[in-house]
Amino acid sequence: MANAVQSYHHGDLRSALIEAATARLSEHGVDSLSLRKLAEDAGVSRTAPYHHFKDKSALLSAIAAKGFSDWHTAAKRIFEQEDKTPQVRFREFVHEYIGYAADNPEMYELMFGRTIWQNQAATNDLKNVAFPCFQFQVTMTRYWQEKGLLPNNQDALRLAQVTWGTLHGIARLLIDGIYADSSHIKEMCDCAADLFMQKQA
Amino acid sequence: MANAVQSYHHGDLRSALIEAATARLSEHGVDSLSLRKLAEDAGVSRTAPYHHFKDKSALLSAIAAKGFSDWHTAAKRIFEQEDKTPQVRFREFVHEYIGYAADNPEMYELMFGRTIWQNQAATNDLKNVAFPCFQFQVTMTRYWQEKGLLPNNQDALRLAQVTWGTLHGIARLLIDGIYADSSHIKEMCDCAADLFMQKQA
DNA sequence: GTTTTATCTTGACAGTGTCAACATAGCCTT
DNA sequence: AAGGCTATGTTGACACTGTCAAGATAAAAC
Repeated sequence: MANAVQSYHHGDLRSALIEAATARLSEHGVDSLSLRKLAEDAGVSRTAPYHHFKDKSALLSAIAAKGFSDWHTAAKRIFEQEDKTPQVRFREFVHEYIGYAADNPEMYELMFGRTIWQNQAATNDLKNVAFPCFQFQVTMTRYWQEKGLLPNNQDALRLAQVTWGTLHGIARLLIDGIYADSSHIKEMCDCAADLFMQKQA
Repeated sequence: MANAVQSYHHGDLRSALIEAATARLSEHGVDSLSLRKLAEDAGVSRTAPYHHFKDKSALLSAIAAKGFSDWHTAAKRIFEQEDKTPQVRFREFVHEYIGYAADNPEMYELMFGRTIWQNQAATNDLKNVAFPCFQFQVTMTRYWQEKGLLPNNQDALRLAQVTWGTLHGIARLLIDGIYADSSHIKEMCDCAADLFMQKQA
């Protein structure tokens, strides 16, 4: 920092790139995110990033990994509120999931988009953060099944895939602009929650 | 065709471009689809396509429109099988929806991806084909509600959004490579169908 | 037959990711 | 302290991309 002028090296380019990328991501979207611009943001030449990331996809994976770890802790916080009933927590989880996606559309797009997942492009670092996040969905589902909230005659993994799929699908319809009308998000969340918990209704 | 050598004009470049694009789409994916390659496929210069499409997005929209109209007729065919019970047809619809996505991943990605929908980029031609397709989902939902298949205490539009969201979400998880394991597609479809129809279970 | 319009052409520009070859800064060993 | 190794930075180059501008020709309209 202090020796920025003197020192040939940047100091912590890797962090600087991720930081710049995160800023650009939420502002201009994942599509208009170029390595060259990020390098310029960090005050460094075009190819410098390649000494810290194998390629563009690796950089994106690193950002997505941060997103997954953030969401994982958020999900745990919601799930572990012992002062609330499972029903309330479930409904809250649904709202928070869609809310997270709606509030951070570009980050969500990056985390769950094909850019970093397709063609086995996903980094091991990314998988190590994302898979526990997916697994947590199964854990929660099993818990809600035990509490009689979700149907007990279904395999937990299968049911987790479907419930997660529902949230994911609604989130994507909103984010991708297919449903431009985002004024009824809350109603949609409640409808989904009601549908899953209809045995209690 | 016959006068291809003599004639300065291509003849039906618009159709040729769409055809070439559709072929390339299913083979190499939407991401590696460039106007220049398509022009080359059609035996024409790089900028010729601009006399038939405003820009790349307009070409993609035209292809997607074809996909929507194809799917719409497929959906109607499934829905209108009068010799089968509503239950059977509903389950079949779920399987066919995911099946269509799994069999034509790149087309599905194009149809429901942000590429053509974001930033109000969608052509009017596209909207005119896609919106009736969405609307049909609501029509079917209302019918299944009347038949007692789906919960009747929910708004049809809202419920259609959620059921469609579920199918869409599962389809995307599969297509985007987040669930590489596609060997349990059928089980997931059955689980989703069971979940929606659980009142009858 | 002349004019207008649709269609296609080449040239150019500003981008992009990424590789190769080279330079230096900082640490590690002797 | 000297030399060498490695991490980190540099410029140059290549092959792409979408898209605009300006010019040419074919086809249709008058």
